[in-house]
Amino acid sequence: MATRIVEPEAGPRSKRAAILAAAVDCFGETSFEATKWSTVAERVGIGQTALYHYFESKTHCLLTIMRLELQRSHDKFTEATEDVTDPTEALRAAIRAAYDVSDHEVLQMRILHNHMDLLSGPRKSKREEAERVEARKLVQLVERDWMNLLVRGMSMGVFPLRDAQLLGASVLGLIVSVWRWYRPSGPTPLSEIGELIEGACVRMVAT
Amino acid sequence: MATRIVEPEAGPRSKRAAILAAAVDCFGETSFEATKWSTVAERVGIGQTALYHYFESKTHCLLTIMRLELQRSHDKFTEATEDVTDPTEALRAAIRAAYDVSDHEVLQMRILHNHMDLLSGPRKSKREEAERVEARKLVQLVERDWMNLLVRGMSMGVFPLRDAQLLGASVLGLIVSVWRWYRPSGPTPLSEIGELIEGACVRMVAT
DNA sequence: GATCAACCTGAGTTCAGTTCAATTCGGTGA
DNA sequence: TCACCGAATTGAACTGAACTCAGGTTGATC
Repeated sequence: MATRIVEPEAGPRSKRAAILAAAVDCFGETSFEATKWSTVAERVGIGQTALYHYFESKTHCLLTIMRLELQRSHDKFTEATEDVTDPTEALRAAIRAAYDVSDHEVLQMRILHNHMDLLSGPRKSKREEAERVEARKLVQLVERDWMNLLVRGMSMGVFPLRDAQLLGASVLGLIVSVWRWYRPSGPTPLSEIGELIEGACVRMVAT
Repeated sequence: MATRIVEPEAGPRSKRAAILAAAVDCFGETSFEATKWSTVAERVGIGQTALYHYFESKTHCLLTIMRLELQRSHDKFTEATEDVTDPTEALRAAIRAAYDVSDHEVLQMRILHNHMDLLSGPRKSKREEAERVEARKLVQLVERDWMNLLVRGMSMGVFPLRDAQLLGASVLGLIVSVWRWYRPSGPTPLSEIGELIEGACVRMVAT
């Protein structure tokens, strides 16, 4: 059932990847609304209209970036937790994985969480809507990832019983809230932030 | 120093308040980007161009809504905590106050937190920039509100010593993360959400 | 070296946001 | 009572960034 969108296979002279990378830089640093679509084209070294060979619209590109980031987040969660049986350790591993990211991925996170509201309403065009629907599915997947982790801990008696859905959403909300203000150039290194959040989440869930 | 922007005094036939109310409804339900500025005008019952008598631009209106909401949040925090000496009780009171809001205020929260990124970059026009600067000040004020609460608890020995700035930002992030997904029509009543978050924050801070 | 699809372009269209010049409204003071 | 003034409003025109279209290149494959 959970069918991934097939990434258009890269013809050897495809600039899709380059466009996505440039768009992440622009949208992440300047904001989606404020960056001109034509600026992205310039950076890649093609005319504005060539963009429409790869993406149906500026928004379609944004939605693609968001979906890819969600896919990455989900995969990383799975990878980090699959071999960890102890729930508290799994929680810690998941959080450490969440903050083990490159600068480029930080931008993707920022873009994703600054435009979550895009995922609620339907889109007019086909391909945009496809990306949106897929992204929404992934959001729910990620939410379930965290909830399941809590449910497991609760049923094993390691975590006190609480509304796992609500608590999961809270943990997730706490973790991703960092991406709204964190800047790699800022005073606090990400590792330090991660450690504080890790502690906070464990107290929140396991106390 | 902290000089509030003087609200343009309402001439008796001013439609400013009506425009703000309509804009909150539109921006909150349909999203800022997707609602046409002219739709707001329609709702109020005036021509599109009349809007420019009150606001310099669509964005200027948005920034005003955001500033007003921030002002409200700060005032409410102060009011809820000023008479409470016990830090844990003050924390609880602040959180309860944060979730003691009308449906209209829920929309304002949603709008505010969906467009926080607007506050980082400077604006081109004067009045927009004034609102932006004022809003940023208020953001820092609110952040300091929470941080000070934690600092007080820590120095009184009630809360374990931790990075109060980071922890404050986290608490705040957790609390406001709710506004991204909460809908008054949803299955979980706000009171229940508030209670869970209240517990979570106390564990996070006081354990 | 013909063919075909992927890739690209310049010129032109659209549309929401915005500007402008001109007009109406309603309270105030002579 | 009426002239006046600023607040409030308007229709018509402008702007600029997203997007469309009709066609042109490129280069891998046969």
